[in-house]
Amino acid sequence: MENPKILLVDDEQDIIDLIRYNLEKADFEVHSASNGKEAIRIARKVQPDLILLDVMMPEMDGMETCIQIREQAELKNTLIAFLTARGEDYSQIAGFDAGADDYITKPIKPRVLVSRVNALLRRKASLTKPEKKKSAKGIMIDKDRYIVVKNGEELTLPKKEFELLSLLMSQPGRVFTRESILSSVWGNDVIVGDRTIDVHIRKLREKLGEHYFKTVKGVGYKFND
Amino acid sequence: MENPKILLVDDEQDIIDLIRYNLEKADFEVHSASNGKEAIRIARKVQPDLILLDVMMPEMDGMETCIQIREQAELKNTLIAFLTARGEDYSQIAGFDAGADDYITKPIKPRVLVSRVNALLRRKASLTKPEKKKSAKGIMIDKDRYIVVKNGEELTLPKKEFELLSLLMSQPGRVFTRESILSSVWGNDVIVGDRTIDVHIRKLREKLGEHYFKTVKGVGYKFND
DNA sequence: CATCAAGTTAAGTGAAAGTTAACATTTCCG
DNA sequence: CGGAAATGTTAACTTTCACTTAACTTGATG
Repeated sequence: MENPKILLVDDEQDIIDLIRYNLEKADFEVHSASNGKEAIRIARKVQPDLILLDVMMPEMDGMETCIQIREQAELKNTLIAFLTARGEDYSQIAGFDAGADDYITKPIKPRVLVSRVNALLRRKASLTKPEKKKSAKGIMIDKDRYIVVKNGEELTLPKKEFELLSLLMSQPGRVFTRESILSSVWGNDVIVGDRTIDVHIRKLREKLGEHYFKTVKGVGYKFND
Repeated sequence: MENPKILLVDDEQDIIDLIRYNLEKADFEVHSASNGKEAIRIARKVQPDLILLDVMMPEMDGMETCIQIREQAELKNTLIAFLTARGEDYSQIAGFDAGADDYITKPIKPRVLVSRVNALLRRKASLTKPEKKKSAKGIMIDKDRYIVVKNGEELTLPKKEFELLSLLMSQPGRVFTRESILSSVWGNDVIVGDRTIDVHIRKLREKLGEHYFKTVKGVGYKFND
């Protein structure tokens, strides 16, 4: 895996600088936000492995932010750790209620921070559960085995086709815009031509059947259910 | 069993001498290291039953060393106990997070140390169960005897090949990414070239048969079931 | 019926995997 | 101890095939 991504949320720039420095030294990819709203936006974009969240923040506090993050399906594998001043033990309890995975007390000791973060990420890795299988209308998709089963017949799709199908089947019936398809399957920074998606859709239609994939002109595609 | 092996890691020679004297008197085979890197090297070599690890060390501290040791598959049966100054209670928490099995507070009292070590080793002995045998499609793998049986024919595979096969067979059909293969078979800190996994896969294919190992381009490998 | 999004096709490209031999390292034995 | 054998890793080269593109066609829609 490339370096683990950490999103750091705190309204004090000093703290951000301190923590960022130490985490970057330990080879993490660090992103930061100074309030809850920004945090959620960035979290959705970069899909961090771990979010370090200050409890005390103006406007939307850490607790509220945590709850909102936990409501994002796409972030359910993200760990959340609270940064709390020692003695605010109420925060800790309420924090776990809000869906936090750990808390780290201030003042931050760099060494402790880094080993704590490492321990958390290790825990996350070992928790990697088998992926759930998605199925609809005679098609089942198994991410662990990287295969698609159509009426009992096993197919092995190439990576991009598999990911595209996964995406569309993640919410059958829902239309995914070309834009959102590009950003989930190809990534935000990759630039590919207009016809690339079409070609992949075509391959899926060839392999699985025309009718599963509905074109919504001017918008995108959806998996028919 | 011959005398239990203990690896002692501390940067202060005095402490090493003291502990070594007492442990040797109690009939243990004692090895020592004065820093984390050396510790890992020796641990891999002598496969100690127990590692006594000082928390406070220059360069790589005990916590970090512990984490790295825990990442070595071959050392997963090794016990790790921290040596910590009384009152550093943060260390204890973080230490268990890092994968420690016990901690012993300084200053060291020889009698306490020896009985603590004995207790730990007793615990270990009772925990070491015979490994389970895995089998699938005419191949059975016996971790205790370190052999692979293919249609009744016994093969002895070299370590890396054996571990790679073990991993893939631990969940037949499931795709393991190159990343996860590297981290379980080689360890997270070892850097080996891109083609190393391929070569080992090739050897397995040669010895066991092409069809058992399926390449999933851009993703990884799986054991075919 | 003009326009433009989407479909189709085949070919080109490049990244990932395969292969091989050589080199390095460790282990094994006489 | 010293040389041989086994193992692990790398480097260099080849092969493969997934992906993208370009160029063209189709067809929906206002």
